[in-house]
Amino acid sequence: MIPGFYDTETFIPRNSLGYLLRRIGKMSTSRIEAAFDGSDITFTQWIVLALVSTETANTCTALARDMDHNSGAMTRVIDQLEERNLVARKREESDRRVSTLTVTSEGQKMVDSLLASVVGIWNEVLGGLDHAEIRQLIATLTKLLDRLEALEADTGASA
Amino acid sequence: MIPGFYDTETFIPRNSLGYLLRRIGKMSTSRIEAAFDGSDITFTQWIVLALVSTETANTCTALARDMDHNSGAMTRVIDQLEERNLVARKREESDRRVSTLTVTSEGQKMVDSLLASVVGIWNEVLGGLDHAEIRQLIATLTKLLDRLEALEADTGASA
DNA sequence: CCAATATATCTGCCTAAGCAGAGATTGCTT
DNA sequence: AAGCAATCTCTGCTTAGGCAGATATATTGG
Repeated sequence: MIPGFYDTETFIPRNSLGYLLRRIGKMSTSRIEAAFDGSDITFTQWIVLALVSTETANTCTALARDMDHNSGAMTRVIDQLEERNLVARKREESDRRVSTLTVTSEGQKMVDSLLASVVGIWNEVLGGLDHAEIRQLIATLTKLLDRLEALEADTGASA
Repeated sequence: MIPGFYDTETFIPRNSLGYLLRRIGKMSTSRIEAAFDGSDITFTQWIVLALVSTETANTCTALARDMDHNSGAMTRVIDQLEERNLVARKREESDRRVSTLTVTSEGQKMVDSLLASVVGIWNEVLGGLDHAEIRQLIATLTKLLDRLEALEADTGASA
């Protein structure tokens, strides 16, 4: 057993990685949500729209996976976007279980119009770090995410 | 205007810091929640317990602030912990608006018994990174959090 | 001292998201 | 071909958390 980074004697919740991730995530999200206040859609809806428009994900299941969002809840997010004519569903011929999503031109406008806010907020938040540091941060977090996805795939194996 | 890290032309949601933070946070949280499955309390309740027991925060307001949690919701978390005799409220003499919290011995046992799970999961997740890298990550995230707290204090000033 | 303001906690209300299970379709094995 | 398991989407239910306002207490300014 390789010694881990933390041990039960010295672990301090307040300084832990989990604490930092939680707070940074919540604080930055709530900043963005505040910026979305005037708009007609929520931040969550915008993310879905953005992922579909960049062809990162184009089905309910793929979106739920990519966003770690419950698939039932995702159905409803898509419902709302469809009602407002921002995305379109199309039942797939080759596999009729699947509904493929595309953004409408109106949806694309929505993505574009709010992108500047999102980018602006992140730049503001990241203002205290130099670019090399940010790149390093992103690289490390990417590694961490890969690791988590690998552990997920194993469904509970140990290191 | 200093150029920011991101710009609207090159910003790719899927590779962005927000996306990474969101997914890592959700995935690691859900791992921990799974480990809490057999226990009598939720991860959120445990965090509260842990913060009180380490004297990081000992009032509803302080906990809500430190966890970026709504204060109304926090009242209810404390209610639940009090019902189960894991924390005790005591109305403060010097300022009768305040209820000071302490963990009971039973509460302390609960903190301790689950600490190993939390530490174990983080060590497993962090298994792919070396210790220097983790320290670097924590340092950068700490800077980021400080920045966010400073922006919060300004209530919407720009960089 | 009094009025106005601020702070701490708590409550009711509402929405978003997780869970579990349904129905439809597909693919896999024999 | 047939049955069985897996996959995709959707629905009903439940709960956690955000919001706004209520109450009680404290502080500040005139």
